[in-house]
This record gives sequence, structure tokens and C-alpha cells, in this order.
Amino acid sequence: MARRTKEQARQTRQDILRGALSVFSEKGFSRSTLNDVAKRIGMTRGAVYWHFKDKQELLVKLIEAMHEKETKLLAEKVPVVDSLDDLIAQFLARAELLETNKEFRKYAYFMNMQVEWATEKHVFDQLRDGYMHDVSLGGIEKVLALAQQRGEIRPEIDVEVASDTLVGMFIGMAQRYLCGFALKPLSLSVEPALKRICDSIRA
Amino acid sequence: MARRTKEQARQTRQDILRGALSVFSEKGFSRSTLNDVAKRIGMTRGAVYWHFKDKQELLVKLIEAMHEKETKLLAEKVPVVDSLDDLIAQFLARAELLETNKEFRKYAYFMNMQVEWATEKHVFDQLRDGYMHDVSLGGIEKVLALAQQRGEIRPEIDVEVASDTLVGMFIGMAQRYLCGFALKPLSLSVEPALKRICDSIRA
DNA sequence: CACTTGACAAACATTCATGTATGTATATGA
DNA sequence: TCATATACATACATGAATGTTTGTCAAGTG
Repeated sequence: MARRTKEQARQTRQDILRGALSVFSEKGFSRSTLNDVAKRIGMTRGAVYWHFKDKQELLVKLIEAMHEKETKLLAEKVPVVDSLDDLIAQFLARAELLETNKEFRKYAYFMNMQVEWATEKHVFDQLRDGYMHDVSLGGIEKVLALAQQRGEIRPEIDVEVASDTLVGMFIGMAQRYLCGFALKPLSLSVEPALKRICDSIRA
Repeated sequence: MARRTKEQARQTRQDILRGALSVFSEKGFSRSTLNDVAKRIGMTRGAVYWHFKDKQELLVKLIEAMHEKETKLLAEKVPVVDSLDDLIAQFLARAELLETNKEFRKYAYFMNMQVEWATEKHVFDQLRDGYMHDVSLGGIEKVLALAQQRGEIRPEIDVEVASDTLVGMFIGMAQRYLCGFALKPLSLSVEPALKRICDSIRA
């Protein structure tokens, strides 16, 4: 084959990321071959090795790209997160994203069920700062702390526990939704649960 | 080396399972070598292949053994699960098991973060009947349905959603605990959350 | 219009885990 | 006590994925 134009190259890079998401989410990261990824988009491993150093870098760049898309979309739907109602709105936006967007369903499914994380732990070191903070959803606790200072949450509430509860609940329910155990729409089950927990800590 | 006695053989089989749990939970299933497992207990791959057909069967037998231990221990602590309070007690027993028992922490960590399940999905086919039912915690929904028939739960409550909520909440919070995101003891965060959800559906 | 470099494809070498086959000394059972 | 199966260790063969190298041809560049 011959040389492609710059725009074509940019496109194949995107194609590789798209193919990687598909293959990784189907076969799992460890059993996915770079050949699988290349064939999925009608290319060879040469293309993959040209655009990415190795399988690990491909994973890192895939996560970065999807994470960036996700935060952008969420920020569009819920631009400011201060009150408890904002928090609920943000969680619901996440739920709707998983329900309506096939790509993000693949991504979430992949990240939850198709990677052996302790093995790939060094991948996190390569991710941009702030990623781990977002992944552990550490921002939620800060929002809750500020809300408590403003008097929206009762003073005796432990915001760390409350944060763990809300985040854990969402992650767990989303996971059951993604692996097919929960048959009801995610937002349908998540919304009342979130509201009940929030009501129980509200001043 | 020479032939061992029957009792010694039984012991090495147990050792292999123990070594597998350690290695799998540390390195992840796919990157764990049968050589790793054997060396961990001071043996060679020959021993592993003598006791188990292949890596997959080792995984299946490991899961079966741990699952059996788990259900036995839980049944000791909470012999009968009928009321909502029984349910809470069972969840708390699970939480305490994770907090106090290192082996079960390894097991839960391994099952949650160190296996690419869609890839190893056929493993489930080899597991004894009822396992999937236990894993998806489908028993919870039946308990809730009976409690609703007895009038303990308000009739307008959707027990499927309630079950998803309780189970998802526990799984999610346990997962955050296992990967070190949640710093508080698991039972401390789980108990109030469970009680609030249960209170909100009680008649 | 040279000619350099970019964007791959194709071939090659290497590693490495797996499965199997073979060896072996002893526990066991008749 | 003798034959045999047992409980492994060791050696071997295979395949598959990886990383690298080389080839190739057109897109850029001056």
C-alpha cells in the first residue's frame, strides 16, 4: 500500500481507537490481539505500531479519549454541580449516557468487566493527572462537604460515608445493568435510590 | 521426587488452590502462569496438571471451593433469611467476612478486578447449578417478593427495582472498599445505607 | 522536479505459556 | 513381597502474540 494523506492518517488513528474499543470490550483486553484490532478496521499491525508504541499505550490513549469525551458530555448536560439536586442530576446524566450511547456502554462494560486492573495498574501512572480523582469520583465528596458547610446537609452526617454510599450505589447498579443482571432501565432504578439516600442526609 | 501418600496428595491439591488464589489475585488471571502457581507452593507444573486438567479447570474448582466455603459460613451466621432484618443481617455478615477474612478478601478482589469475565464466560457453564443464581444474588428478589406478600413491604413497591438497588449498592460499596477507594470500614458504610433503603420500602 | 519523509504492509526473530510425553521412585494393595 | 498405579518432576514440541526490521509508494517540501 501507499502513503496516505494527513487527514486519512488522522482518520485511521481514530479508527484504531474505535476498533480497539470494540475488540477489547468483546474479547477482553488480555486476549485481544493487536492483529484483531487492525483486522477489525481493515488494516494490519503495522498501522497500529505506527500510531501507538505498543498495546499498553493504545489502552492508555483509548481511556484518555473516552474519558475526555465523557467529561465533556457530562459538563454540557450538568454544567455546575453544587447542590444535592445537581449531584442527582449528574448521576442521572451518567445513567442516561449508558442507556442511550452504545459507545459509552462498550467503554463502561470494558472498564468494569474486561480488564484485570491490578495487572494493568501501571497504566494509571501514564494517565493524565486528575484521572484517578475522577475515576474514584473523589469530586463527589468535596461537593458534599461544601453542601454541608452551606447547611444543606445535616452537620452530624459523615460526608465520606455518604459519598461512598452514593458512588458505590451508582457503580454497583450500573455494573449490574451492564452485565445484564438488572433488567430494568438503569435510570429507573438509580433515581429513586439516589433520592432516598439524599433525602436521608438533607437538613 | 517420589510418590506422596494419599493424605499428602490431598494437601498439595489444597495448596495448589491456595497458591492459585494468591497468584491470581496478585497478577490477574490471564497473566498468571501455572508455573507461578506451582512455584508459589514449591512445586512444579507437573503437580498442577496432575490434579487439574488445565488452567480453566483450576479456575472453576477454585471458584467452587471458595463459593462453597462462603455459603457455608454465611449460613452459619444467618441461618434463615425471611424478613428485611434478616436480609440486612446477611449483607452485614458478608461485609464482616470481607473485613475479617483475608482469604475471602483475596477471593472477592480477584473475582471483581482480576478476571476478564466475558472472555472466561464459558467458565460459568462448568460451574454447578445455582452458582449463577447466587452470583447475581437472585435469591434476594425472591425474599423480597415473599416479604411483600406477607405485608412487610408496601404493595406499590417494585421488588425487582428494590432488589437491584440493595444488591447493586452492596456490590458497589464492597468493590470500592476492596480497591482501596473507600477508607472507612465496609460494614460502617453499608449498614446505614441498607437500613435507609429498607426503611423506605417497609410497610 | 528531485528527494525526503510519512503512513503504512509484510516478513522476520524472539519470547513464552501451554499441553504433552516421558521418567521415576514410592505408596499401596493383593 | 511383588506388581502396579500413583504423585509428581523433567524434558520436549507447539503455537501464538509480540516487537522489530525492512520494503514500498505516494504526499509533502523546497
